[in-house]
Amino acid sequence: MARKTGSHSDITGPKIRAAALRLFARSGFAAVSMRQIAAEVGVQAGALYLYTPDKQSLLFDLMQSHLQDLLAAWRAQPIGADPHARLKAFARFHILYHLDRPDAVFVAYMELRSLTADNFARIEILRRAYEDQLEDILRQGQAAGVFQVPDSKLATLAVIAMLTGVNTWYRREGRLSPERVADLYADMVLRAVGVP
Amino acid sequence: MARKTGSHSDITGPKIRAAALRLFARSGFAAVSMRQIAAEVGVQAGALYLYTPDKQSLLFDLMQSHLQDLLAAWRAQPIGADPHARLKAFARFHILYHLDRPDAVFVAYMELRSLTADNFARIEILRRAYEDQLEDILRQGQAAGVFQVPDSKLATLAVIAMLTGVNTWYRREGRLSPERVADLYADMVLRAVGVP
DNA sequence: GTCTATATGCTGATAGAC
DNA sequence: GTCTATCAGCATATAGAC
Repeated sequence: MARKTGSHSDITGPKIRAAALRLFARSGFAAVSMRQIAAEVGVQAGALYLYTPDKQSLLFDLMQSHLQDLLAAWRAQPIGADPHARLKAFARFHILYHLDRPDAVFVAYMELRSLTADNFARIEILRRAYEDQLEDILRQGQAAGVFQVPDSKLATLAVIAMLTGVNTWYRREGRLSPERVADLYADMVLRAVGVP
Repeated sequence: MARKTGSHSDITGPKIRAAALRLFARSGFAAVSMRQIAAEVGVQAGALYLYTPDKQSLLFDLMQSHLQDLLAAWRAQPIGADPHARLKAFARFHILYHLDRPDAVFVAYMELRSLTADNFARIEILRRAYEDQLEDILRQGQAAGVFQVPDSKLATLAVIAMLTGVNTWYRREGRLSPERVADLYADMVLRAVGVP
């Protein structure tokens, strides 16, 4: 594609999104000004409005992209039919994927209240679609007699909360590798649903 | 104690704290103005500064009080020496106590980044003291051969994340009572640490 | 595509009247 | 103890020059 002289739109756009994500994660959506985002990118505040209609849309786009990418990545995972293997794969996938994107995860979980009602509803649909992936596994295992899950919805929420919690304390410099953490959590998850 | 005519300080103070907690939980610390808090209470913005030196102190006091109350309430629980019973009691206590104070819990977990460095450090000490209560139980059970917890710190964080997660989805109008949720979660926690 | 300049309004906090 | 009035600054978003 031809590009006009002096045009930076193909690089400035992503830079704005990256800067906004980092700042929203660190300080919170309401506490970050458009001027701060612009300063991080190296442009003036007015220039941001070439790439987003307003601040709210910027937040929504970041959250929507994160959840869409998450769903696509999980659906691209090679998984078999065995409930035990599927649950273990989900637990490991969830932790490793989330540990790789701490800022996006943080914003997607903490800034739900900063969304307008319409945008919140759209994000909720994506979040539920992801939860349903896990609930299907738990139901399948329960039906097969492999898991003991008296309430599959409750167990789904419990497992996801436990797995996502890793992001609140994990530090790259710590004593455990992501792989090790993922394995230890996968074991706890399996036991929690009744696998000895 | 004698009280001056026209003085409302003994009622306005708590009202300010209650309004601030509710608004901070709903919209986030940075998104709530002192004028909004004052309007909720029914006074003018300037009057708030008779009860708090600034907005930051108001947030810190709310978080500190919540964690101090939480620790005191747990320490007042009657618990025996059996690791199995102690862990079950902790899980049930954590869920029931937290479900009763959704706003305080929400603020204490979501607004950590809104604290100054000094205040953050003081809150972290309280939070760790509470986590240590659970870790002691897990270590005791591991030593007694009742639990299978290869990494007690990791298991502590996993269990707390799972239990606290209830607050993100529980609704009073829902199909499950707090007692029922607490029991179901206690079972999952016990299984997660290796109790059959 | 980015800049500067600007509009309109809200922010936390303080001073002084009552 | 509460009010009104106010300060100085920063917010989002837009208009028009280059």
